[in-house]
Amino acid sequence: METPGSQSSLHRANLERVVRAVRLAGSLTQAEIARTTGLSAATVSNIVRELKDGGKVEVTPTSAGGRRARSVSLSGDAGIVIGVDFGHTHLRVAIGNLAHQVLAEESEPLDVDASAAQGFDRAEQLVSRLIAATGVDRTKITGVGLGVPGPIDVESGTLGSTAILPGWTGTKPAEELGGRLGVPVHVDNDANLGALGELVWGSGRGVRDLAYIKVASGVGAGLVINGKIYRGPGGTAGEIGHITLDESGPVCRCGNRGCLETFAAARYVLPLLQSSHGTDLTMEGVVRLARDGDPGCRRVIADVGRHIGSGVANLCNLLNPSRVVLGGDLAEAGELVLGPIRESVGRYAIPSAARQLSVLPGALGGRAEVLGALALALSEMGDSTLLDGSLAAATPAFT
Amino acid sequence: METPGSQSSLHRANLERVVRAVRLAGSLTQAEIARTTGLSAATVSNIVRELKDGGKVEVTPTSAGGRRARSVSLSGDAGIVIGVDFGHTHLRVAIGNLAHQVLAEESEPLDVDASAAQGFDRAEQLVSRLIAATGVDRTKITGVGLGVPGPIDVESGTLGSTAILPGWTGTKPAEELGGRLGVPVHVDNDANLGALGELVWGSGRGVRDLAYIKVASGVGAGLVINGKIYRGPGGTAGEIGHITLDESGPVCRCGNRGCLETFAAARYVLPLLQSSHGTDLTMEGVVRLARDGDPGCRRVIADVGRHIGSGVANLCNLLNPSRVVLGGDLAEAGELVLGPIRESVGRYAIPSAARQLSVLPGALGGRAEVLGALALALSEMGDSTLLDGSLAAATPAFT
DNA sequence: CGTCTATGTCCAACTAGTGAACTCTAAGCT
DNA sequence: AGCTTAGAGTTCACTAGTTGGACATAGACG
Repeated sequence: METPGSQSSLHRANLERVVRAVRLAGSLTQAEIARTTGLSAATVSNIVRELKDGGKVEVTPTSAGGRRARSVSLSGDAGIVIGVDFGHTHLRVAIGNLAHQVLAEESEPLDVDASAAQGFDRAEQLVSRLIAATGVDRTKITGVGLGVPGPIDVESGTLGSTAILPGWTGTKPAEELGGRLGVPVHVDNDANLGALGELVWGSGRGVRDLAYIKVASGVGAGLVINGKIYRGPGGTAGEIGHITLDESGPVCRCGNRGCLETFAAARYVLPLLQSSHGTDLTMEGVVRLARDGDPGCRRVIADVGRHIGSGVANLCNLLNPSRVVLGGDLAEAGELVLGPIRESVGRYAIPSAARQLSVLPGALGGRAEVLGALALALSEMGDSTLLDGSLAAATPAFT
Repeated sequence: METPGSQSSLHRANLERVVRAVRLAGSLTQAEIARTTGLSAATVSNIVRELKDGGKVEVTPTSAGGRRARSVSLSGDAGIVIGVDFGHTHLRVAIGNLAHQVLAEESEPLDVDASAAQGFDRAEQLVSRLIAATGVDRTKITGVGLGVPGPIDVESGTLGSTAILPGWTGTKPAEELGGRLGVPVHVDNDANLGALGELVWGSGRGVRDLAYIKVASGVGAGLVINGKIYRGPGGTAGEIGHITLDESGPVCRCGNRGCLETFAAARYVLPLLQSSHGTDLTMEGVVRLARDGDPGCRRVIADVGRHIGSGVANLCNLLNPSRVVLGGDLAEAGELVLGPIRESVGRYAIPSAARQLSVLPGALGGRAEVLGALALALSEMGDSTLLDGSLAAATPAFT
C-alpha cells in the first residue's frame, strides 16, 4: 500500500497530474490532457479509462464540432467536500464537489452562549439538511473543512481560549465533528480559512503570496506563502492584531499596550461611538452609517483604516506579499477604509515593498470562511484521496 | 532529452533523491540510503554504481566497525562551489565541494570607494588565488553564490541603491562576475545569505523556520520559511529595519520616522557615544568596550537590544519562527544584547508565539555570509546540474 | 572455529510508459 | 455524393526501470 520511494508512485503521480489538469481546466479532451501534462496519448488513454472505471471521471461522448473528441471532466459525485464555519454569530455550511463547484450553501444564526455540544449538534443537522437537499451520496464525502473563530493548535487539534465562544476552550472540534459525521475533519482558524477562500474563489485568484486581514471582534491575518497557508512552526503566525503600534497606547486584552487591535477591532472601536450613537451599535451598523454619510462613523472608520495600514506596512516590510485582502464586516466600507489603509501603507512601508502591492476588499464577504473551509478540505484531500478511493473502488475485491 | 511527463523521469527523480540524501548526511552506506530514501536496496545498488561510474560519488571501501559497509559520499571533485561576499569593509571568498566541506576561505579588506569594476577584479583575483591554492579543477565549478550588502532585484539581478557601496547602484553583479568567471552566479543580499549560512552550518541547523537578524550599518533580516529563503514576490521581504516603532521617533534615511533602524543600526547609534567616547568608534569597538565593562556602551547595547526585541516581537506575531539568530557585529555582545532582546520579545509578543522561540547568537560570525553564498550555490545547483553532467560524461559519444 | 547477521549484488518478474501503427469520425473539397 | 484529410483515441509490441528474493560476503559473537 505504501510505495514511498517509487515504481508505481509514478503511476500515482501521473494520475494526480491528470486529475489536476482536468480540475484546473474544468474539462479537457484526452488530447488536450496529453498536451498539458506532457504525457503520451497512450498513457492518457489508459489513465482516463482507469479513472472512468473508478467512476471518478465522466466522459461525455462527443462535444464540440471537432472531429471526434470526448471531453473528460471530473464526475460531479466523484467526491464531495463540506465546509463548516463557526463565526461570531453565524454557523455556515457549504457543500462542494471536486470540480470546485459549490453545490449548496446555507447559514443560520448561532447563539453565542450555546455550548460546544449544542454547536456541533446544530452543525451536524445543517450538514445533513444540505446533504439531503442536494441529494449527494453520503459515502462520497471525502473530507470536511472546519473553521473556528479562535486560536487552534493544529497539531493537537485543541481549541485555545476564545473570547468569542466561551466554554469551547479545550474542545477538539475536529474530533467532535469527525465523530458525528464519520469523515476526516480538518480545522483551522477563521483568518486562515478566509485567506484560503479569497485565494481560491475571491480577490486572491492568481496570486501566490497574500495576506488576508480580518477585522471583526479582533484583528487577525491569514498568510498565504507560495500558494499555501503559512501557520508557522507553532501555528500562531498571522497575529497581526497584536503588533505594537504605540507602546503607551490603550491596554489590550493580550496584556500589552497599543496593539493594533486596540485601534481597529470592534470591541475597542465601538465604545468610541456609544455615547453619540447608542450602545447597541455593531461594526456592520457603523459601516452602514458611514456609507450613508455619518461623519462620526466615517471618521472612526478612516482612523481604523490608518491604523490597519500601519500594521499592514510592517507586514509588507517583513513579508512583501503581492496582495492584501481585507475581510470581515469592515471590508463592506470599501474605499472609506481602503483609502486610509493604502495611504498609511504608502507612508510607512518602504517603497520597494509597497510598490507592487494591491490592497483589495474581499470578494466573498462573510462567505470567505466557509468557502475557505471547502478549499481546505479539497487541499487536504490533496487529489490523492480521490485516487486512493479510485484504486480501492476499481480493484475487484480479492480474498 | 526531455521527458517532461514521465517514464525515465522516475529514474532521474530517484537519482536526485539519492544525491540529496547523501549531500544532506555527508556520507551514508547503501543500506542507509535505502532506508532514508525509501528505495529498495537493489535500486540503490544500481544508482550508486551509475553515480560511481560517472565519477560523481566516492565509495570508501569500508568504514566503521560494522559488518561490511561501504560508505558513499559525494566525490570531492564531483563539483565545486564558490561563495563570494562583498561586505561593508571586506571581500570574502570561500571554496567548497558538494560534500558541504569548506576547502578554503580567505578575506581581504575592501576599499569602500572602490568602483564596481575594481571590486569584481579583486574578487576574480581572490577566487583564482584560492582555486590555485586548493588545486581544484576549474571545470568542476558548478556555481557561484554572491552576496552584496544592499537591495537586489532577484529577477533582473540589478543592485538597488546602497549607501554602503556607492557607485555600485544599477550594476548587475551576477552578470559581471559570471562573465569573468564563466560560471552561473546566483546573487542575494547579505541578510538572506547570512540566514542561509546559519541555517546550514551554524545556529540554525535542524530548524525549518528561522529569522536571521543582521545588525550592522543598517538592520535587515533574512527569513527562512520551510527550509528555504523567502524573498517575497517583490524580493524585498525581511526589511525589519524599517518597521515603525515610534511614529514620532527620529527621521530615518528611508524617509519615515522611528524605524527600528533609527534605534539599532550603527549609523544612528554610534553618534550617541561620540561625545563621550570619541568619533572614530565602530560597532565592534562599542561591543568590545561593553564587554570590558564600559557602562555607557553597555547601556547603549541594552537599549539597542530592547528595540530589536520589539521588532522581533512583531515579526514573531506575524511569522512565528522557531528560531531567531542574531548576526552582524552586534552578535559578539552575547548576552549583553540577547538578554534585552529576549526580555523585549517576552513582553511584546503574544505568549503562544514567543513560547517556543529561541533567540541565539550566530555561530559563524562574519563568515555567515560567505558560507551562505556557498550554500546558495549548492542549493541553486539543485542536484540536477550534477546529474546532467553525469549523464553527459557517462554516455559514450555517439556519432 | 562455526554460526549469525547485516550488507551489497544478481536475476527473474513485473509495472508502467512510449512510439508506431491503426481505426474512427466529421469536416472540407471536388 | 464521394473522396480526402486530419485530428482523436486505441492497441500492441517494446523498453526502461523498480522490486522481491536468492546469493555471496565478511565482521561479530559465542
